[in-house]
Amino acid sequence: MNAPTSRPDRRVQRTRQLLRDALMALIVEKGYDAVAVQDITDRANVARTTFYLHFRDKEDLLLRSMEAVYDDLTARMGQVSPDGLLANGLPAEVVAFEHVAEHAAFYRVMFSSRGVAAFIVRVRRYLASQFVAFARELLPAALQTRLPLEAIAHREAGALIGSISWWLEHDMPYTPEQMARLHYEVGARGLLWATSADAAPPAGES
Amino acid sequence: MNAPTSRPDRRVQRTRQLLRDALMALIVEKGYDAVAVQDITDRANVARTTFYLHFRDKEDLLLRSMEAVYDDLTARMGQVSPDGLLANGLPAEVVAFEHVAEHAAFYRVMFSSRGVAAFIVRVRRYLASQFVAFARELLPAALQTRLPLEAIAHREAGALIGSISWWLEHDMPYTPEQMARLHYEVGARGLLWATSADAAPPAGES
DNA sequence: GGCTAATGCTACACTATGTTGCATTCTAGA
DNA sequence: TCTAGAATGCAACATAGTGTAGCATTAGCC
Repeated sequence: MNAPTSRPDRRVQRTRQLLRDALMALIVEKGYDAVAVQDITDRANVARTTFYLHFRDKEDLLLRSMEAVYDDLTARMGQVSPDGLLANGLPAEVVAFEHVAEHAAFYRVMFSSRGVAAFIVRVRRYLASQFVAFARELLPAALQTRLPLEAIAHREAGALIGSISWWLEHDMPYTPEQMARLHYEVGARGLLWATSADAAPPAGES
Repeated sequence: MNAPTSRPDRRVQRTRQLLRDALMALIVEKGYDAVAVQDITDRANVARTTFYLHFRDKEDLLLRSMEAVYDDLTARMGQVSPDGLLANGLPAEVVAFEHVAEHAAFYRVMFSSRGVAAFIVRVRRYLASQFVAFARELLPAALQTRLPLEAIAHREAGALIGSISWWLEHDMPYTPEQMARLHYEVGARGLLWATSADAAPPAGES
């Protein structure tokens, strides 16, 4: 990625990683709001002033911590072919659940009561945009204009977050593949119907 | 409940209402986190010390403000018959969308980036529990044990939140009935399938 | 109209934030 | 290996927000 970008000082990498880890651990324990910068630096065994050499404030640290996770999801999503299916024929949802499984501790916190609304909303918007992108590839133009695609996209994005939240709150009793299959198959029927001829747009009703 | 509890002093009612309104307005403008108690009391034109005569802290005020909204939803849901349909044959979702419409300003904030994760999670759990209650009334026992009912419930609860969020973020372009119909009909197909004989539980896959 | 409770006002202790200056330590590169 | 420079540690400071207390004033209730 950033090959010739001379690597930052080893101390810098270490400090930032310590702060990231400390924030994540503390959010799990106390919730984001209750975490003070002092708590983070105490846990990371770093001077508080050092914190401000790397991050503007607590939220900045959170967002940068998110970026690493977010980049991973984007990279995985890039492997999904235009028809919304993976090479093995499974739906794109598998990618999402696998991604969550590998960052379970992070998502368990962020989707919980002690999480951050901005994060949840951001994930929903991202998933919805992915959904819309797939739909534009797959559906005929006439259907796209007739259907409230965005509304359905946000519905499905919220559904995925709901599935993931339940999964995490119950310590992931199913594999990512099982969750993806359950989630996808419950939803796919309704979506197939929505794209069929007899589906009337909401505006058509009184 | 507290029927003969002599009404609180008129000043008390006025003060609390002013503080509630001020909090809601400020959350819209600055987001919950950025609102200080001083901001609330300034906006409400109330002494800061008076705030602490009525509420423990900012979160306490938020939760009490939520209770009024929550009670309204519960009361509406109580009118839904055991089969999940209203007297006019429309699904329970209509109740939810009408409720949201009447508290649009509140939900628009709470479901946004400037909202509160605890609120979003609480709503999802509530909707999921309602969903499970309906399903237990409707489905044969054998199916209930075979299906991961809770998982599906949280999926649908998240879906409803997604639909509502999109609706609010786009200034409610459809009526509550139209949204309920769209939302319900996209989802109902998948749910009907999930309760049919050929639906295999996730645990049955490898 | 008077009693009482609610409110306004001032002050205080406490905690957290973000910044500065300087000493110390460690890394990277010649 | 040695050193210049950067990263860190440390102490101090100004600022802002929180929650509480005491007392004067005002408004509601009977």
